[in-house]
Amino acid sequence: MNLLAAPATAARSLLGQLLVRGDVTLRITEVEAYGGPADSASHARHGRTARNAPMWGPPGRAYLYFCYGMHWMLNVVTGPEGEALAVLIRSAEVLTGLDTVLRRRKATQATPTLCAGPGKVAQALGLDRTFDGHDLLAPGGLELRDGPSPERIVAGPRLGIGFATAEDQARPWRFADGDSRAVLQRKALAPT
DNA sequence: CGCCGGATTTAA
DNA sequence: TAAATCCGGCGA
Repeated sequence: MNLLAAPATAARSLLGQLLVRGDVTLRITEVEAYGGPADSASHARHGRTARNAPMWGPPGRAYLYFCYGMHWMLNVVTGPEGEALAVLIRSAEVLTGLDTVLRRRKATQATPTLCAGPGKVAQALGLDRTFDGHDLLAPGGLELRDGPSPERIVAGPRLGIGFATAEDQARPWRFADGDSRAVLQRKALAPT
C-alpha cells in the first residue's frame, strides 16, 4: 500500500489489499486512479465542492458518492492532502462473510462476478453516505488492511468516462489482478 | 430554480 | 437495449 504515490502507482498498490467491515473481508481485484482537478474524468474537475470534500482531505479516507440514482461508489483518497487524488474500487473477491454479502447483494450463490463492479462492491460492504469521509486506516467500521499484491497486473482505459477529454479517456489508469475472475471487460486490459 | 446527465446494474 | 432513480453542478 503506497497511498502517497502518484495516481497510477497508488492505484496499483491497492490491488490485493483488503476491505474489512464486520465479518466481511473483500480482496480488491480492480481499481481506477483519478487524478485531481486536472483530470477531466475526476469529480474534482470543478474544484472543491460539498460532495467531493473528502477527496481534498488526507489519504486513507473514504470518498463515497451516489451515482445513477441508485448506486454508491467507494473511493480511497490517495496522494498528499489537498491534491484530491482518489482511487475507485471497481471489483473484489469475497474472502470472508459470504453469507452477509449474499444477503446484501440479494444473491443466492457465490459467483465470480458477485462483487465485480463498483456498485456491487459498495453494496456487498453495506456502504452508504454515512461512510463518506470515513478513516479507513483506523480500527472500527470499515477498514483497509494490507494483503498480498497480485503477481500479474493488467491495465487499460477507465470505464464509463465518455464525458472526459479524449486524452483523459485514453489514460491507462484502470488496473486489475491479471489472474482474478472477478473482473469484467477483461478484453480491454493488457499486461503492464 | 430547473435541467442535464452520470466513475452503474439488471433484466428483457 | 432500456429502465430504474436521484442529486450535483451549471446556466438562466
